[in-house]
Amino acid sequence: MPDQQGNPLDDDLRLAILRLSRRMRLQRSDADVTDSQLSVLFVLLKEGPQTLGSLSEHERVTPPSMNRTVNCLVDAGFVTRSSSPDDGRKVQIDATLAGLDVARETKRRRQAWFARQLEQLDATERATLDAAAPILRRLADS
Amino acid sequence: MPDQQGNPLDDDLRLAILRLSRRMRLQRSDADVTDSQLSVLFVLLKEGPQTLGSLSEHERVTPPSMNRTVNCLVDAGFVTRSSSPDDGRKVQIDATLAGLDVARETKRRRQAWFARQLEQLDATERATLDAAAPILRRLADS
DNA sequence: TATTGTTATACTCTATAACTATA
DNA sequence: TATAGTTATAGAGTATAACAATA
Repeated sequence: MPDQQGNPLDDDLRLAILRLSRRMRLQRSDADVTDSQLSVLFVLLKEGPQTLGSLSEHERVTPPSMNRTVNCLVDAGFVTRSSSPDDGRKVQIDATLAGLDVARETKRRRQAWFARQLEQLDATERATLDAAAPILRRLADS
Repeated sequence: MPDQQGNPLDDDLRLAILRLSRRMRLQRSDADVTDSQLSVLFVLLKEGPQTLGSLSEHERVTPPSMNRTVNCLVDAGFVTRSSSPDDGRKVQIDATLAGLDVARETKRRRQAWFARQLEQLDATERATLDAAAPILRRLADS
């Protein structure tokens, strides 16, 4: 019995997404930084300073987990931890310049890697992906 | 200075791939199994029995890392380890029926999740993604 | 009393270095 | 001697439970 059928193109698309993503995530700054740490740096780059709680919600991990990750980032000099002025229970996590650099350099490398992949395509194929991009983006955000 | 420009659709596509992949990987069997373990089970499902060395190369982790992951899978009853008949240094890792079930159930759930996502689209949008699928698949495999 | 964060503890994944067994 | 795998050890991410500090 075949595992499943449906539209075989769905499976091509699904597997392509998984594989491209896996390869893209290998592209990153030379700094000694893990996936979880990078993910936090991207949040700080995009959305500015965060509390520990907001980071743990954003990344969908428990507060103790995020606390550990933040500790590693502090030790590496990529973020600072300071107590919130308005609410003494909260802490504010800020990216340092070095931390922002790691995030930006990683973004740059991923963009460059993806651009090189796209260079394999002819104009028609590029046009097809240009048409697909907003649709996939909407699915990803929904 | 803007971070980068190039084709903004490239970035939409790139980010869509990262996000869709992240959400897809959350879909999995209810069995208590990690990402690394799942990845091994998928290799065994698709390509049959493997040695420890071939698994570690395939997943691009060191042999000691793979050894640990395999130990966990053995403890969970999802794979068996036996010595290779032709070369006493090698071990053969086979998926058990339970292990194959975990892989198949995970695949099923990911297909189902992705199919639900695609149901949001109209016929024209579906056609665009159908045209994009083989192109992305080729990029992923290149 | 409720909220925010931290500490204690435990398990998995990752690595490098050193070791065993077989070819 | 070279190869395949394992063990020892250590750092990082994940979790739950228990604790401290503040609102």
